[in-house]
Amino acid sequence: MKKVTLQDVADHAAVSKSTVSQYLNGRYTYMGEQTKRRIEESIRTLQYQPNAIARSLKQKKTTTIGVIMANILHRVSTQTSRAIEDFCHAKGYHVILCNADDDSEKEKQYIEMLKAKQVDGFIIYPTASNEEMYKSLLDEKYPVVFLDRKVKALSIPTLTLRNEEAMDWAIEHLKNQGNESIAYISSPLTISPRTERYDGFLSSMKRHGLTIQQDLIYTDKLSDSTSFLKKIFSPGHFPDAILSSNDRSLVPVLDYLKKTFKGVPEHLSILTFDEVEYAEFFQPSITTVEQPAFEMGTKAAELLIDQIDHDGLQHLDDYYFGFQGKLNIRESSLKRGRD
Amino acid sequence: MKKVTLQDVADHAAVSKSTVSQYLNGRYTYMGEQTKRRIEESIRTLQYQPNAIARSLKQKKTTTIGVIMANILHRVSTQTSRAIEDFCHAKGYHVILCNADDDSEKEKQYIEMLKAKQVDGFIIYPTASNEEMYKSLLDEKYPVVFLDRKVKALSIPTLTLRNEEAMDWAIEHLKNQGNESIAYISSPLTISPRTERYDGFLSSMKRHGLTIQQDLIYTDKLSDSTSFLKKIFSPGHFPDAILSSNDRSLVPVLDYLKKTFKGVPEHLSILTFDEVEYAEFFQPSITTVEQPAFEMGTKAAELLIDQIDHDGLQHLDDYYFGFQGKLNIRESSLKRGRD
DNA sequence: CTGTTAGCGCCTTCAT
DNA sequence: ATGAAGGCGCTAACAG
Repeated sequence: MKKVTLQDVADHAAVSKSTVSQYLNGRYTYMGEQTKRRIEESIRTLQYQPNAIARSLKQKKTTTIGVIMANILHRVSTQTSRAIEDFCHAKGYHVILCNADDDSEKEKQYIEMLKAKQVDGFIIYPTASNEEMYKSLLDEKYPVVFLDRKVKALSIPTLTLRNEEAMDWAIEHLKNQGNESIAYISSPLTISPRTERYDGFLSSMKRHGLTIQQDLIYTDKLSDSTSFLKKIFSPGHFPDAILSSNDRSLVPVLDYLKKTFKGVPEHLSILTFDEVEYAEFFQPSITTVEQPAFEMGTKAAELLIDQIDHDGLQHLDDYYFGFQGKLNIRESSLKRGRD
Repeated sequence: MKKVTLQDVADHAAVSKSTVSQYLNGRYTYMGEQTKRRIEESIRTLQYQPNAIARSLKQKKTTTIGVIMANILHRVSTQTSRAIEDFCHAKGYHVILCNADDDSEKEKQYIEMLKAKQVDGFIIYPTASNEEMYKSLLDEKYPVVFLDRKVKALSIPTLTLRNEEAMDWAIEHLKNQGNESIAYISSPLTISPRTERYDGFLSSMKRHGLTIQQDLIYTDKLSDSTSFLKKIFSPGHFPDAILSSNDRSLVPVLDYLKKTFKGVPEHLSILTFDEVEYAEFFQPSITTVEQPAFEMGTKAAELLIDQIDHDGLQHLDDYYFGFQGKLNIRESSLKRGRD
């Protein structure tokens, strides 16, 4: 079962290696019909398969890209990576998927391993603190695309949701449904989507003439959020609505409500960023801000492969690509029997 | 920014390539202290990074494995792949993730591309109809592990949920809760988990003395299931419980119930295979049979890397590894106000 | 202890 | 229209 090589094919077809190579690379132009046939047949009978490693070494191209994601367990990441994979497959590229777990050390390690593997480019969900690494990628002219998070002051194409805009729609919708006091829950404000959403929340509240109540806002580790929830969901505080900044932060909320009220109270609106699976089957169904994950993944892959095929970063007028969120209005945010 | 190579380092340190290579590969044993130092420094100042492609060509090993999954959008697949990735990363292996979409043509294509890329082994969610391909992998002594689905008569390590056992627990539980007539919904019985669950359903019903009602069973395309649901949820038929064979088949059920009854009727039990996210927050929370996805992924990776490190398939007494499901009993299957 | 040499499998001028 | 030769970057005997 030893591997059959170009040489074997050449021998079998009684031609030279280079001729077979020509054939493989479609340089038929001046090739004799019978030679072509003989090679074809030899390849078939020997079950020859080119060795992509050897080819890569010579051509300095692996047709493989590296994707370093925050956490593949998040639904958005999954969808994005699926879209990336689909697009790349269509273009003849392979994808090596890595999980950085929001650990910049791990991220760095991955980038290095992938460089060693000579990937042709990177799609990265950047962690907060690895700027030097990114900069060096840029210096070495590695094609890179950032997803979901912005890293300021680097000319690297970046795709994110237009968080402030989406937040504004969310607030407007909540206001239109008669919600005045709105609680906000988020994980610590470490990465750009979180800060943008939070900032957007504050400014949009102001813009809509709603008063911001500091004691209705939580931006810390979710595992410690119970006392916050207990506080705001006690008589005297009870907000009209609670806005969750992503699908993870929705969990403690639902959990608390379920345990305490055996369901969602009639007079509380819920709205969360990120589409949650089965959102429509909840009682009440949950209003969400959905990211166009497929679009974003596809676009990221497209931008990257463009860069690769054009041999390096081409100048863009704008390195930022904002994507529109979609407000999926469901029961949880509508005026129900509340009035 | 041209790549710096072993040669460059050797020149800079005034030694030969091989000495540097020795150094890199930890063959210090007989190396002079100063030489070592010089090399170290040269590597640092030149920012040398070994080219894994070149190394692979020489060593015929890529420390990369290929994973071909049915569909990365499924939660179980995601978790499994995450576990695989974690394990491999710890062992210094890389993972190329591919989506076959249950399309055996695509699967074949992927296997071929990955072979060309000289991956060291495969983890595959086998589609129904690619036996020749698997057989040839085996012939070529490629390390392979199958996940989730059985392919009969091939000596390939296979990991799946013990479907019949889990089904039996589910039925027993439903019976204990006073359910007599149980409806069953599944996608077409094309792959082993589906057939095993279905067969398990039938035999377990019998074993528990419950009568199987053919008109309460659906095993066809989910998109056409509405009329079935309409039929069984009409007066005269209404089953005590409905059992969904996976997370996908739960969707039309919830959808129908939501639209028709604005929720889950008090007198209907629901139980589904596959853990669904937020299952506990449903009203009522949903009873599920959970697969130990992380365990399975980890074990799959472990078995594969074992094979790789031991240079080929080692003989196993049993190529089948069954995993125990976990019945997450929640409100949807408990006797509630029904009696 | 370190350098020389010979490939790994393929691609690519350059001759013929 | 085809072949010969050199090299991609690294490793692995085998000398010295």
